[in-house]
Amino acid sequence: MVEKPKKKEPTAAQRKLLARRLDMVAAAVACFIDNGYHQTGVRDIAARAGVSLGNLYNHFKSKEEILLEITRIEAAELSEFVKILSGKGKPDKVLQKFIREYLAYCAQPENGLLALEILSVALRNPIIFAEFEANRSELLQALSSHLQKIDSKNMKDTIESALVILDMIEGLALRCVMARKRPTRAQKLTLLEMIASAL
Amino acid sequence: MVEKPKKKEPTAAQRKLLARRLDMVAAAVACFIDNGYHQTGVRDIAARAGVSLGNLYNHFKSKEEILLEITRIEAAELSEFVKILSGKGKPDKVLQKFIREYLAYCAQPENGLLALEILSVALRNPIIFAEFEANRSELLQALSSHLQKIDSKNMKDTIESALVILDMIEGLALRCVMARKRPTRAQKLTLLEMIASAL
Amino acid sequence: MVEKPKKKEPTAAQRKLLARRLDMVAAAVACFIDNGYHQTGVRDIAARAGVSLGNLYNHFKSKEEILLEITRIEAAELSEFVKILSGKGKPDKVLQKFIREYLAYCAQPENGLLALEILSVALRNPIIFAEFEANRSELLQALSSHLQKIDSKNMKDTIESALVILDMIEGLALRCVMARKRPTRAQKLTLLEMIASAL
Amino acid sequence: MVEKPKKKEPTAAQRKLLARRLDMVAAAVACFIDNGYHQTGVRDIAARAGVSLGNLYNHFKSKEEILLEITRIEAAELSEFVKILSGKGKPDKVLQKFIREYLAYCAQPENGLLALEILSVALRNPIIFAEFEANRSELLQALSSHLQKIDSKNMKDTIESALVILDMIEGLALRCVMARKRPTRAQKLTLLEMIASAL
DNA sequence: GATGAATGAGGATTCATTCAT
DNA sequence: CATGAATGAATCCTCATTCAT
Repeated sequence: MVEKPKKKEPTAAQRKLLARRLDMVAAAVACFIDNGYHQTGVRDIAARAGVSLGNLYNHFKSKEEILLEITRIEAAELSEFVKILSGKGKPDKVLQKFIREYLAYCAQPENGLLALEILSVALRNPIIFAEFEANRSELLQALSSHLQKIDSKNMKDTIESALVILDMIEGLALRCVMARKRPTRAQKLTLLEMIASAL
Repeated sequence: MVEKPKKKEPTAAQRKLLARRLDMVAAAVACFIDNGYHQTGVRDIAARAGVSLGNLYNHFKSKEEILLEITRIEAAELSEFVKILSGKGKPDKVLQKFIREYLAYCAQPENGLLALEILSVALRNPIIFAEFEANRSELLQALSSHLQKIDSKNMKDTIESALVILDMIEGLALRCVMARKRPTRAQKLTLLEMIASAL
Repeated sequence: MVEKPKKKEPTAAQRKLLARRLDMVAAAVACFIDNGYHQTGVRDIAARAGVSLGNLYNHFKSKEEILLEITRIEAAELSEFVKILSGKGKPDKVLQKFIREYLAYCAQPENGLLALEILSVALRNPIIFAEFEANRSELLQALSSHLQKIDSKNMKDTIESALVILDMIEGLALRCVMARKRPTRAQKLTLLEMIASAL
Repeated sequence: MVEKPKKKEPTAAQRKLLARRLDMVAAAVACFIDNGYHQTGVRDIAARAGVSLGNLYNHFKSKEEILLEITRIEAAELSEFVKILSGKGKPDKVLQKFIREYLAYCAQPENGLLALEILSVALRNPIIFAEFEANRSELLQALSSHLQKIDSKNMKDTIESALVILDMIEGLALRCVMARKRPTRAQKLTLLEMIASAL
């Protein structure tokens, strides 16, 4: 059934399927950002994806599973920041780069708002919570390791410091998202300075 | 409606009314913490308050208004921390006291979880958002002013610094709430140190 | 709160409530007879009862509970036949009366079809099954006791005989219901004769 | 479609097809017994048969048609009992044999439960009803004729008597099926005695 | 003020069936 | 023949809110 010359043809079908699936996920993301997880109905998602309601359930077995998939995608995106932290260069420069880029990422509504939405659901949904936690712990480990490179003496608990630093970045990002603004140069400077001094 | 000769009798009645109202608010708070705003129905609130569904609507004109009232109550509680900041004593000691007490407050589920829930609703509800913002700006101003006392030279933007500090405290509190733990001594020390160094 | 002169007023309200509830049950019965339990939607019931869908759920917490109530009502009707069996008169005359009246009852679609529907659901629903069984065992006991009066010697197991006799009556009734006919005189005679001979 | 020169090759293919068809029917039977006709979805059947959903519709044009096929198969099985009744031997011995074997057959869940399920659907589905009736009338005729051999004088209506006897057998079988038990020796004896006396 | 019955739109999910591949 | 994605009406049930009592 699968002959070599026809190799691409079945891949095309699968591609189409995955594309549809992505359409649905993208639609869900858009809905969740606009209206929040609990305020968006599965009908909204289907409509936004240009797909029939029933078909949504051919691809995902529940609304929750869609959110789970989104959470996994977010996870994949976080690994980019892990890469930044494990990159070469002077540790403090690398840290600054990380802060700037992670802040930029979180301050985008489609990331920050979505993350907040996921967190909000995760608080009462163990399945989502587990995925959410898995995402963050990888980033946390990377940041923590990196902090030790910079200064291993003065830090009693680099994990805890890493957490606080993430709070600082994400806190600023959240405030920007809520204000529907991008972080100003002044905000970034203050953040960088405070983190630098804190270490 | 309130005539002088009848002043006392209606006051007793009014007290009862206010008590009822508080029962309802307390029930709503409990429900929102346990299940989140969107997951709790007005029936749940009425049941938890031991009150009939219809009566709930005699006291509040909508579910949203109940949340609004809760938000106002939270606001009142924040003013206690404003008092701490404007209290006498060495500025850095006062700041430490503020950090410890505000952290303790936010790390209690009935405060931290509730605040997160309110914030989550506020993101899409302008009315709640306005109330929520009003709450925080008072605290923010107080903290910002206090920071200037400590060191007015090195801070380009005390408002922004104050915001970051609040992020740090609330971030730690949120992590504690999510883990259903109280902040450890080590966590508090790290936080205090980092804030101190950051200034 | 409940003064004697006002005794009737609250009863009137309750009466209305019960009447509504009965309306709904009656509508459900009609639907179940016409279309079967699984084929009738809760909307059908509500519409037939002239009631809003939501209100149906103020009176019954699920579709299943409506069926449960119906099953209980059927139970109450069976007790009438228990009365017949424990009535005075020559035992064989009493038995004949029971057979005739129980047959007439089961042969009415609103009883026979409904009973079949209930049985059909009961097969896979333990809750309904329990109620269904409770209903029948009372009748079975009464018939069994009565059979012993007629002839205690020749019957090894009156319970088993009683069961077979009920099968005979209900079997005939079911056939009539399926044919949308009432039992003919000849059918009744054959049944009576066969039961009489069998004892 | 079936040309002579190609007779053998397509027969092998056809055999395979028929086997597939039988798989599907068997799967449907299992589903209907376990969960009832209305509670089983076509997806359940396809899954149980290890067949794709679409393929199910290549073999049967609807869910109803599957049930129809099952009903026809049940019919074929009934003809075995017709054979028993038209077999040689003393009429009353033959009758006893019929009763025992038909009871054994009906008391097996895969027959009794299925028959009840079919009947339940037949009540509201004329197509199924017709097939169901065809099945039974053959058996009924055979039993009725046999009864006349035993005693043609005392029976006014052997058809009616035959029906009652079938009710007795099937009633007992149904009770066994509902109790998930096989008929006991005592139950069989009572049944045989009662039928014998009734004639 | 207090009650809870009444409303009907909306919630997520499943259904039998079709159709392009 | 075989697949399973696609459809959208139908499923049971919950929602915030209103209103007659």
